[in-house]
Amino acid sequence: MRRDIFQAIADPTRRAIIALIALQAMTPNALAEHFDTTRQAVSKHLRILTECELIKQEQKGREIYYQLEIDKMKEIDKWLEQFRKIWETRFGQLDELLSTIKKQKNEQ
Amino acid sequence: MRRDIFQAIADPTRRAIIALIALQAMTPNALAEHFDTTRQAVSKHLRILTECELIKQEQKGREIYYQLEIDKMKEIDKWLEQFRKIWETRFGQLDELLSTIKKQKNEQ
DNA sequence: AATTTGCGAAACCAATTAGTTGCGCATATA
DNA sequence: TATATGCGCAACTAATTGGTTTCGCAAATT
Repeated sequence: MRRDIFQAIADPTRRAIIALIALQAMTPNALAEHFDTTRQAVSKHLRILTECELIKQEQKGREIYYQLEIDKMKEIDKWLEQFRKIWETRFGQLDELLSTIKKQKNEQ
Repeated sequence: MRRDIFQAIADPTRRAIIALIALQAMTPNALAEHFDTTRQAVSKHLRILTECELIKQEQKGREIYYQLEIDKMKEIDKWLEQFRKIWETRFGQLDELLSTIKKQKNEQ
């Protein structure tokens, strides 16, 4: 079973779950109320998110609060790093080009 | 057909393709050589990447060079923004905590 | 003690996925 | 002109996915 963060965030419902519990820990029932789906379906998403360690649970009585493991989100950021370098370079080039144009304009 | 960047980067082969063509434009055959798969399979991945505008193609004779649309990658970065805020805050809190401890230590 | 509530797990289903093989169409090369 | 090569596309297949329903367990409520 392939299970990594990228596959985890591929599903829009899971991204929404992540966004919700990023703000505060929530129970499966509370989460399900936000979507047009059953608690069981949410529960399955939570299992997937748990498996790739994007969230953790805390039992309180018979309720289970799920909360985001924000550190795990950094792995996406880490992957983006290689591309950020590229787009910053390209932006730098554009910046350079613009300043050249400005310079030429001033010299007219 | 659900087709967005998040679903596009969910597949490890596609992430590898993205990483390769980020450095330089490549043809399907050249890409396929990097993986243990057929050109047709790569071609299907390229179609998916094209559909969500993550890559663009440039025909040169009978060869087609695919290159990354780096700007589209920023959408992932944009989504991460909301979480970056959180982890920077938490880091800030940790930073504050550490300086408090240090302060107390100095006062001993 | 009996009932309700919150939950995960299993069995099942339809839809989607990543991959294959086999075309056909162009552009090169002989 | 005949043949090679590079390519996308369509049909097919096996595996995976997101979802449902049903169940059993444990914690709360009556």
